[in-house]
Amino acid sequence: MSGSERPDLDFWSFVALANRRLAEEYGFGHQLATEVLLTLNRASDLVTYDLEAAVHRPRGRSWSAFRLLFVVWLAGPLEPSGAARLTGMSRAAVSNLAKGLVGDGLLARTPDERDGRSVRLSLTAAGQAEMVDVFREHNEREAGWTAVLTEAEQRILVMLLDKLITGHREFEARNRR
Amino acid sequence: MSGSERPDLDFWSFVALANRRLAEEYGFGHQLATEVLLTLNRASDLVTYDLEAAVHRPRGRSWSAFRLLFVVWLAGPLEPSGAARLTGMSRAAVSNLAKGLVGDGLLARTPDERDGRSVRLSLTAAGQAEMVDVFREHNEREAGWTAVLTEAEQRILVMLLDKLITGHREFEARNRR
DNA sequence: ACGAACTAGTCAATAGCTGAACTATTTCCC
DNA sequence: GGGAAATAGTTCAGCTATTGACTAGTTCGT
Repeated sequence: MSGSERPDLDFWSFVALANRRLAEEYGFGHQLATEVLLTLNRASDLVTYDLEAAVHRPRGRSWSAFRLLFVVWLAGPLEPSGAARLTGMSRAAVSNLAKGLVGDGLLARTPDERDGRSVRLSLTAAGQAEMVDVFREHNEREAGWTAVLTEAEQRILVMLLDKLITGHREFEARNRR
Repeated sequence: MSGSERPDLDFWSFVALANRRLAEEYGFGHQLATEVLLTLNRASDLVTYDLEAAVHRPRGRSWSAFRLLFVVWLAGPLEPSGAARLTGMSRAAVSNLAKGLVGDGLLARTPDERDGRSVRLSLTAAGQAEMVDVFREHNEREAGWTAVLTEAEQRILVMLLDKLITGHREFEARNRR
């Protein structure tokens, strides 16, 4: 039975199969954890891929470039290290991306007056205009994704994900001392 | 006020700030959708990065390589295209990864008897042993992440993410006709 | 049974990310 | 005040994954 064909396996039946085999054949103890994280990653990948392919690639922009522009747009002039923190990218990635976006005239890099090592990233007028424009489309498509959940469900989802992130960070901090 | 410094901004206060500005200054209508998807991506990135850095990189294995081995391990001998579907990667990515893993002796590639174009990927004995071993550690760390949620909360989370994925796929299918 | 259309897998070129080394500035401390 | 340690940002080398073109094999229609 184990070597048989499974031509019609999709993601969900795979999760079910994995659950069963991990528990019954191998005796691993945390199947629900695996299921949660498998599903979490799948959902994130699908949404991200869809938004990038539908909204950003057609305009010649990468997903990462959008994320960087997004935080600079909304969090005002920002140091590269701050942008890296908010987006979750490395400082090197921010530096490389910013180089391209400055070249395209969307981003300005002005030296910090108080700290000669530092630099502030801000949107140019063109960058501001592009973000207002592109985010309209982005936001509509986001709404298309979340529309299958009620508002209450969406709030619960945010709350649970928040708990996952925050709770684990506290756990880490406690164990690192 | 808009050009002032925000040195202590973290992810959560950024989300709050973004929410406020998108609604009040720009009048976008779907802030909750943005919040849901921002949080979803953040959670997925954090978990994935943590598991890769803590469990897989130290053993010289990439996140993608683990994902491929994982589906081949549990879904039995599998065609590359099936593995691509289950992992969400491109067929080319599977092909490239498989090349390396065959070289490392973890994966076997046997030609399909019925279809001369096709190929079956399966774990070698070494690959099987490595998966049992590495998944023990992986699963423990997964459990460390989800432990901050009760079992009921974990089930709700899976259910909501499931609804997000499945509901949207149906929406897409309906609109594509 | 033959050719057209389709499908599976691989290859080549490219883009993007990471970690590590490097430069320039600032802060700390004696 | 002066030198050591710390910090901000950039650059570079290496790696990974993706897209698109290509090859080989299969299926379907006539």
